[in-house]
Amino acid sequence: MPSQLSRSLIKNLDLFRALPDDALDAALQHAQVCRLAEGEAAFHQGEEATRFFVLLHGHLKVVQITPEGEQIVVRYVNPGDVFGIARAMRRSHYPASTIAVQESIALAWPSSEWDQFVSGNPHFASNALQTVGQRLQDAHSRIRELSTEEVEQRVARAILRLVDQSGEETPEGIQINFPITRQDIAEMTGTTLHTVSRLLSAWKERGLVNSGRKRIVVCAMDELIRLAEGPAQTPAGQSAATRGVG
Amino acid sequence: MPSQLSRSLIKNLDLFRALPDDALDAALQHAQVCRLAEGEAAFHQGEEATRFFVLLHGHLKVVQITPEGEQIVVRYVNPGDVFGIARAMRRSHYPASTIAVQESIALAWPSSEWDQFVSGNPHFASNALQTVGQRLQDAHSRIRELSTEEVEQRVARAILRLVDQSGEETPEGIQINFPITRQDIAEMTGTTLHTVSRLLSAWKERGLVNSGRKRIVVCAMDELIRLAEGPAQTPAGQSAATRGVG
DNA sequence: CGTCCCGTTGATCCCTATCAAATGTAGTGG
DNA sequence: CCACTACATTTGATAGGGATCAACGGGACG
Repeated sequence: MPSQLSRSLIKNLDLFRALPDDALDAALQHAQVCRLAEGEAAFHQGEEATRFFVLLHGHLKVVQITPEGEQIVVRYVNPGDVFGIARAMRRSHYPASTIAVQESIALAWPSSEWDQFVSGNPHFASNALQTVGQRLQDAHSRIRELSTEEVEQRVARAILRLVDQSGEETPEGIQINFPITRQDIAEMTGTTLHTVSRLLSAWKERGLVNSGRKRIVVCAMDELIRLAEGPAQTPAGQSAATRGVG
Repeated sequence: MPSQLSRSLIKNLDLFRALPDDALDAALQHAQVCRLAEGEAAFHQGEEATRFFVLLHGHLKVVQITPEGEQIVVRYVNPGDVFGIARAMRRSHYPASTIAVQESIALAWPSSEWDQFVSGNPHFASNALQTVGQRLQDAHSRIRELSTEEVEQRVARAILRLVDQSGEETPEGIQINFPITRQDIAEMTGTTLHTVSRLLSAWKERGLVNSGRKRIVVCAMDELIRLAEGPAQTPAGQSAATRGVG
């Protein structure tokens, strides 16, 4: 049975906020603790969706494999996030794999418990709807970016988002809180590790970032934000060359 | 107040299936009929999300505009689909515009009614979760396609999906049921109208499709499906040339 | 019958994937 | 402590898929 520690963590999650204390305790009675080593999967794409999870500690990535064997990163799971809720959307199998990128700890419930949570508290499904709605919006943002933006903007945006979610202050700047490779970023942005490497090298040259093996630090957020917003706009009557002159 | 006709239509929608008859009638009491001319919007991106809708007749497209003014098509709304449910996901404003591509009729409810539907029947939110979950999956499929596939595959897939949802048998083949331009398809697949036009021309040459102004007919589904699945795979020990020989 | 949209087609260019190879870095076992 | 291995990263060279620029053709509708 999960420790008392879990209780205070869970209690503050959006999804569980609606549950009264006794219902919460009852819920925790049925939870299993799930420890994952780096590289280990909580579940695999295509498996029957027997459980759903809350991440307590660590970081996971959600990946889909295409029929051709290429991989894409759907999203990163941060502590406090719910994942594996396929069954709640009436999908019998997980649509993606979820893999620990570092040592992680999660709580797991049998999917069958979901309905009890819902019937126990009417706000529960509604909270889940909000969570999924947010993910849908994020997905649409990504579609928009993939459709209309260039690689440099997309990579800049991806890194900014990771920093927002999991940034950690360091003397050098703000660092992404978990190990992440060029390949990972490529799989998030629809490009190749080569292109990502070239971009990071160029940015390092200009002092925007600092990076090494599985590690990225952003030194100049503002500059990176400018990159993410795209090539300098040329409003009516101005050309890039004449802007700011006069 | 909506006609008796609406009732039998609504009754069979996934979202409303859970409502008992009397609740359904009560719901219909509060519904407004919303008629849209071609090109007219049910609502615009950024507006406050005051209503949600069910499409009874016609076709709508959901579009997002980027800060740079480029447009993308998020999805098409078919008769029976729910749309404009931003508020149910606790978003106060619509994240996209929804525009009739032909004369259409919808039912509309004030967003405030949503909570009553939910409290009136616990399955309601759960049904909505399923709907949104399906959309999330679709969005992830699109992300995967934009990330890993070539333009020809993506366009083929987009057309096949439209045909699946709104195909109509004709002597020539299966026709997409509503007016759609090269530009629209470009905005669905992250390419340009020029490239779409070239592809359709090439396919017409090969007898796969037939198309004209705002009109696309698929003559050879199987061939198009093959295109959508990508360039011929060459599994270990086989070349495309030798496959199937022997 | 003219005008507006939509579609077609050519020519050109450039971003970025791909191919190829070297370098660097953490971890492991002797 | 060092050699060895596995994996991450960097960097160069090249090619090609599509975007972009430009112009024309054609059907619908007032």
